[in-house]
Amino acid sequence: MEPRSGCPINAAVEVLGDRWSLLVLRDVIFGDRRHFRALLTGSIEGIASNILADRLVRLVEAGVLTRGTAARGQRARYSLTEAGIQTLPVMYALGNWGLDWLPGSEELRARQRFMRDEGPAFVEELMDELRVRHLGAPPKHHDGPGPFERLEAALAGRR
Amino acid sequence: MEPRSGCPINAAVEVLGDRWSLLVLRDVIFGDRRHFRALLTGSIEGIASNILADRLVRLVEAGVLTRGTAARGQRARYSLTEAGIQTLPVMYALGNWGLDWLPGSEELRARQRFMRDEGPAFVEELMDELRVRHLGAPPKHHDGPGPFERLEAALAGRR
DNA sequence: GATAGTAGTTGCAAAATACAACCACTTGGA
DNA sequence: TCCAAGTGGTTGTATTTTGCAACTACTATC
Repeated sequence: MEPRSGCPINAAVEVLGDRWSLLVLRDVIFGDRRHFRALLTGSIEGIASNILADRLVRLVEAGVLTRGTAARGQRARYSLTEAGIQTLPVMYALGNWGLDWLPGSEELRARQRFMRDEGPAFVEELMDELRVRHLGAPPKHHDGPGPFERLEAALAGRR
Repeated sequence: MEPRSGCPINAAVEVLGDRWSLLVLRDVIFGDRRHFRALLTGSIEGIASNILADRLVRLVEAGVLTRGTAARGQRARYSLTEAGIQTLPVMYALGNWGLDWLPGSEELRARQRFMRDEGPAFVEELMDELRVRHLGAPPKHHDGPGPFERLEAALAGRR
């Protein structure tokens, strides 16, 4: 897997630029899916099990996820690394672009719209919360509900 | 090409999430390559001609590029649409991520580093300049050199 | 000790990718 | 006028990646 060039955009494309990697990360981040089955059965796009297994291995190799050690047949728990957490701005930019220029279901567009309305500061807040969940960082005590709760509440309120 | 889901991130991944599309756009945007041969021979990653032809067709179909009408054997000129111009924040986020978390050559990393140092306002300036170049928008008369000139000057100064 | 659930692996067909050669047309110069 | 160089691709073939279904090995629960 030697890189095709030293360009940072190409380097990122080589890791994230395929039809599944970013969707797996999306489900880990926004769906809080940490196990193989949760990612497999929760995938709205319907990822195949061998593709999911392959992507998890690659994302671990690339330093985006870590795999909580588990012997064969045992539940392996996947966590984001700091590099994985910092894919959130990429997803934010990509989602905003999709929102503006491509069709989609209103239900699924609502999350992206909420994020954009809240702005980049909200993305930072989400990243802080991911550091608590995945890296064991000490929680920052804000008043009121956390960013993921606010996001869910907004989505629930739409229905 | 029916979408796999209505999620805006998935929609964007279906258009831009492969190993070549974003690199072609990168060369159009930053290398100002507007013709088939320029994109083919200028590609540092070495894209094959049939892949380039396929990606150009898809990007036009997706509404990211337009193809200046040209009969067979004549020079076709590709231009960015507004949707294409607005992929720049995606590239900015992706490039920053690659800069932080992946190896690369210092020469090619310098452009991304300059962009990041200049910040989001610089990205907006680049997008405005792309609207002049590709959409025929009236130029905004700033004093001094435009954003692409400043970028090139910074890169030349490094050598 | 049977059953359900988890975390994958294996086999095979289909699609995408890579590489090289080739084609049709235009432009510029001797 | 004719030839060479350049442009914008297409075609053929080999390799790689993807997608789907079935299957394995282990654990937890009843």
